[in-house]
Amino acid sequence: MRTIKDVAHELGLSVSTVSRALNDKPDIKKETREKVLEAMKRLNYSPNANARSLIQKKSNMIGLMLSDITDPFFSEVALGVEDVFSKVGYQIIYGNTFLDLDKEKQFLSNLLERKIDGLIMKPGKLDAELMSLVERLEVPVVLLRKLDENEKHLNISTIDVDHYMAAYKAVEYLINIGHQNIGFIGMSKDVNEEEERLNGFSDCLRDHSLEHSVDNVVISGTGIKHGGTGIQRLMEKKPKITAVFAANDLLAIGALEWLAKNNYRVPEEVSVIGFEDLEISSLHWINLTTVKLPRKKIGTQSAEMLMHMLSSENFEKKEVELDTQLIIRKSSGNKQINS
Amino acid sequence: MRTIKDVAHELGLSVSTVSRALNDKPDIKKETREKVLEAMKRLNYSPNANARSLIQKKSNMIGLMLSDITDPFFSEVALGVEDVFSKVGYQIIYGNTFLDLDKEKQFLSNLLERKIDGLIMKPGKLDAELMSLVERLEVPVVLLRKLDENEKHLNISTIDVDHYMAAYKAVEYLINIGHQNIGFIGMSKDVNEEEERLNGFSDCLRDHSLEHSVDNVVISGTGIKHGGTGIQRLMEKKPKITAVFAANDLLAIGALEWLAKNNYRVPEEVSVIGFEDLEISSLHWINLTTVKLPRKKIGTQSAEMLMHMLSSENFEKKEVELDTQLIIRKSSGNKQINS
DNA sequence: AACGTTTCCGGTAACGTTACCGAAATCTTT
DNA sequence: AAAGATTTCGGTAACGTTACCGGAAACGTT
Repeated sequence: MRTIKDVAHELGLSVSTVSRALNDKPDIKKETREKVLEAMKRLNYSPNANARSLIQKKSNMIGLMLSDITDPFFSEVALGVEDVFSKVGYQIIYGNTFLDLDKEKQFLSNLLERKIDGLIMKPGKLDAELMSLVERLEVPVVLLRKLDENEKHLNISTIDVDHYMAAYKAVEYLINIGHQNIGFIGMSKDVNEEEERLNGFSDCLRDHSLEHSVDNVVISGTGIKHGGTGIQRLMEKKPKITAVFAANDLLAIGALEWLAKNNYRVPEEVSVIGFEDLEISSLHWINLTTVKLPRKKIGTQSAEMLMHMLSSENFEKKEVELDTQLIIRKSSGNKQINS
Repeated sequence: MRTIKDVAHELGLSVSTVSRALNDKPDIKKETREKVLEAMKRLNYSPNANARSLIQKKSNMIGLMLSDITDPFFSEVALGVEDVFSKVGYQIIYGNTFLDLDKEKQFLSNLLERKIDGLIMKPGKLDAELMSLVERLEVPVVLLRKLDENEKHLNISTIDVDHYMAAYKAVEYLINIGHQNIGFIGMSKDVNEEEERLNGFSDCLRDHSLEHSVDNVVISGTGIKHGGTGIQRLMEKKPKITAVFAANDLLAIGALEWLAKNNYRVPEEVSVIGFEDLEISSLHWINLTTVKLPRKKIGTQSAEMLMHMLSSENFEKKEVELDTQLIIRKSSGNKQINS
């Protein structure tokens, strides 16, 4: 491995001069700079980023903490983040946590040692110990969800969509096309964004004076299979239901599958609506009405926010909300009069 | 940010002693070690990995170069890699290249500056300039595909599945259930693994003395849509076809969609078989017979190979082939006698 | 030709850590 | 209690780079 010293020695120059050439700094003659750059190429010299980080107290690396990169949501976010940062010479250290607190803490303390310049993360709970680690990083942070009321004091920026309003509007759409008995299928009480979606669902029903009780909400679990078990339980509790709002597309697809297998006609007998707009949701067998999330944009915009915080001296925290879009497909339709 | 000096000064010790405590080295009394560790916690000290890397000439970081993290194949590979390396305290720097040579070179030269310890990569072409960058890294490398004949001299390990044999066996299965007119839909001539799959397809037909000409091969493009255009062109050229082997699941799904829209019965009139076994391929509407790839295992095993190379003094390159599995579902069936 | 400016370059220190060597402190043996 | 053996510690150099300061060289002015 060649060092700046080798280059300096090769040309009979000092390391300072070579460093100046390398970093496009002033106080160096044009010709000597060119000579240096040429020698660098010839000697296959490549600067040592670790040494540079050490003295500049800036690593040009950022951390990206997400729960599961195989989740299409996160992989697109990751793509967006990389898209932005690779253009400005930052490297990304990524880690999957599966919302496991220990893994999250482990990853954060690794980042702490690496002296990263910034962090984009989607943790589970904002545990006190976790937040203490985040604070010790002493770098700007972008959180990929909203802050709860008791977290508002934290000095970190956030970016997210308005889950509440998106759900509200989706349910309102169902009501507008005639549905009066609408069910909800969720995966877990512990997920922030699902709670917001459920609140939007509930408030919308209440605002339209429609029946709403524990009977039209089922929390079944995560994944396609639980969409099936979810709607099954829902139909048992409330056979009159004509429309279902699922907390995400996978659940909705599972529900569609169950309905098909049990000879329900969609949307004539039951309308189904999802949340996220996965790529497969537009397949003609599925054709799911759903709420489209700007996944890649969440990635790019969070990266741009972080970039901005990195460059501006005293940044103030921002809380950004991105728009969603209701994509109407064939899994939803007017309530039939004779059903 | 606290340094080792702060800890040393706090206890009236030397930095050497503190370093010894930090790294569990000998030549230190048990009690002083405990005192030091306690002081580190109290002062919120965290070692600086960059400084450590500098003197140890070892960064504890590895590079992961893939084409597109939103591709389920790569995201699972990435998960597997992270799974293995996070357990041993390595960080992963990842980058998407979209098989763009410039992006690949850019990423590699970034890794060069970072002084990574190892690299796992899936590049497009093994361009000479690219390989020169890889060699300059002077670290063990695992390639996520096979080496061509003219690349065999390269001192890098590989891991991949046997695309040729997997395709061969898939086509043989179609032949065994009675099909004699089988078509192939591919996405591009430039993708190594597809070429292998096509060779397996061709050789299998030839070995069974079945008709094989340019007429039963269509190269249409990438993505679900091109599965539709692909099969359409295939049916125009060869209306007698009763089975189709698609180079990947997305193409197969596109083909299924086209068949459904054009009132072909699957598998009664046309059997369809894919390659990869995406999660959605098992949805009951699709139910695609396909070749299952051990995606996560490719990730974990490549990581373990790299780990091994990192620890052993003089590693020899290995070329590993993982098994595939033919998953038979309802998109394929016996050739009907009267068709 | 002497002076002041500007341009360009070199030397030294520093970043935070570990490697290495030598010396102090403690323990063992006689 | 003195000698040696062992344990424990400190000081210094080094990793590869940039920051900073001072001075030499080149230029322009009178």
